[in-house]
Amino acid sequence: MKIIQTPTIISQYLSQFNIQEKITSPQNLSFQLRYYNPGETILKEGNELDGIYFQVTGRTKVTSSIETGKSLLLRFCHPHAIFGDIELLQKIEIQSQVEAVEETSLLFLDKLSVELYLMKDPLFLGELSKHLSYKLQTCTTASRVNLLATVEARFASYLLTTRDIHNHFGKEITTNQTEEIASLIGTTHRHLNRIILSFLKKKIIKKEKKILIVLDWGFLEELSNGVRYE
Amino acid sequence: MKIIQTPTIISQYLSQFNIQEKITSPQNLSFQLRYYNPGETILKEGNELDGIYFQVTGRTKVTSSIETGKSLLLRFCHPHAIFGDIELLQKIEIQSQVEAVEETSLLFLDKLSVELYLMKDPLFLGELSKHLSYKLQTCTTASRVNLLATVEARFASYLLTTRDIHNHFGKEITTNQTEEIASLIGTTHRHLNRIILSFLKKKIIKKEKKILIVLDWGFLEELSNGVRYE
DNA sequence: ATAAAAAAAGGACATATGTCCGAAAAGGAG
DNA sequence: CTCCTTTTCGGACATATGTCCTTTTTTTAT
Repeated sequence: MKIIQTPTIISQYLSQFNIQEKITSPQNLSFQLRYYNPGETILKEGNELDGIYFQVTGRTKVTSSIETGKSLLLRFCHPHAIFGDIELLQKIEIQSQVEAVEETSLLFLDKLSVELYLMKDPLFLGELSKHLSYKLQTCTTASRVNLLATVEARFASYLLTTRDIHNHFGKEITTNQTEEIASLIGTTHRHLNRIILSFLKKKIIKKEKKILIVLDWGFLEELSNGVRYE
Repeated sequence: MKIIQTPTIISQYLSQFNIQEKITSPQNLSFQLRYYNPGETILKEGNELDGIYFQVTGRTKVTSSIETGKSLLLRFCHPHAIFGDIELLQKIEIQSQVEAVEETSLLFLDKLSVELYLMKDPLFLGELSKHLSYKLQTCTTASRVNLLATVEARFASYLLTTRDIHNHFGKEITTNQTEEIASLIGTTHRHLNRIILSFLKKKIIKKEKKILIVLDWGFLEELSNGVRYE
């Protein structure tokens, strides 16, 4: 992680982020820019939170861990996502793991400023409420789906979600991630393998070297029942 | 449902609800009191929302339906709960079914007033954010648990939740609700029966006539992993 | 290139949960 | 009380998913 404090750079990102539509007097606040490489952890579950984060570029992955060390994919996030909101409002430790999947930069504002300014700013509070209600809406859907959807359907959703991420590449997913993918969608390596095998048989995907290539997106759409992880 | 507009009654409920801590100038707004009998539907999934609801007395049940007509228990709510927040913020149709389980009264404020006043009131927005983040926190937990918890664990959670509801009665649950309970915790009647049978064998519950009586709350606590539907 | 080490795949079996349907129990009319 | 109707229960089997472990493939060091 790199921290950048250069005012000119910060203000450029602030305007890119449309900050004036979200916070009443942003010029009174001292933001940082925090830059992360792919794979770097941005927020670590269980730690204390230091402030609020506004994603400006890149893509991030939010997961939630369970005892066994397994983790569960909650969602992928894009620019304009906000992190740390629940924790600051509920005054609790960090609830879910946030990790950069691409090079990602976030604007950061320390906890104290959040309490003293943001939490009294109607403009920001309105913005925050919208974000929270959006997250809540998707979480409710996910909760329902997780309970009724089969692993097959969840894997289809996962593939569809990653489609956009990898589409500059041509929809490739290296299979050595299967272990990780399995845990992300809440199943075991073994079972995911079975699903992959059945997809291969049905010509929904094909495997070249270590790479999975999706052949039939339409079929996945059907299976996924419209659920996405973002 | 009965609508009560009597100012003296309303203001009594408003103060019982601590309205002055949640809204800046409540006296400028015209609230209604809406009263529901047990079993009555307060919000119906898919309908358009007419305004915001603040629960003042009673107990309510929030569920979310899925295609087959099945519904899934999301949570039980108490006084101080707010309904309609997500829908008004996201401008979407009603997302989940809300039903009174006891005699319940709610303060109601029409959509227009919400837009014109509440959504600009920092005090209210702060309050709203807290509520939303709380709901989101519990929903995240639930989502994770739903994916990993067995039906047995979910049923244990259900029993523990209803314990408080029924405790003035002596913790009784009539078995003829099993069909409903099954769908609430996201399983089939048949399977819930099996679980009940195994609980009976383990002396965790006993059955008298058509009534289930819990014998060993401690065991349920263990099974539930601390998850509650409220 | 070859052997040892590491990672991935998949066979065999166990368990959880769902579906279908007939048996058993409860209720009700006469 | 008896027969019929309605509801609940549970058997039998199917499917989804998990666990354990062996086999196969890939990687790495020499």
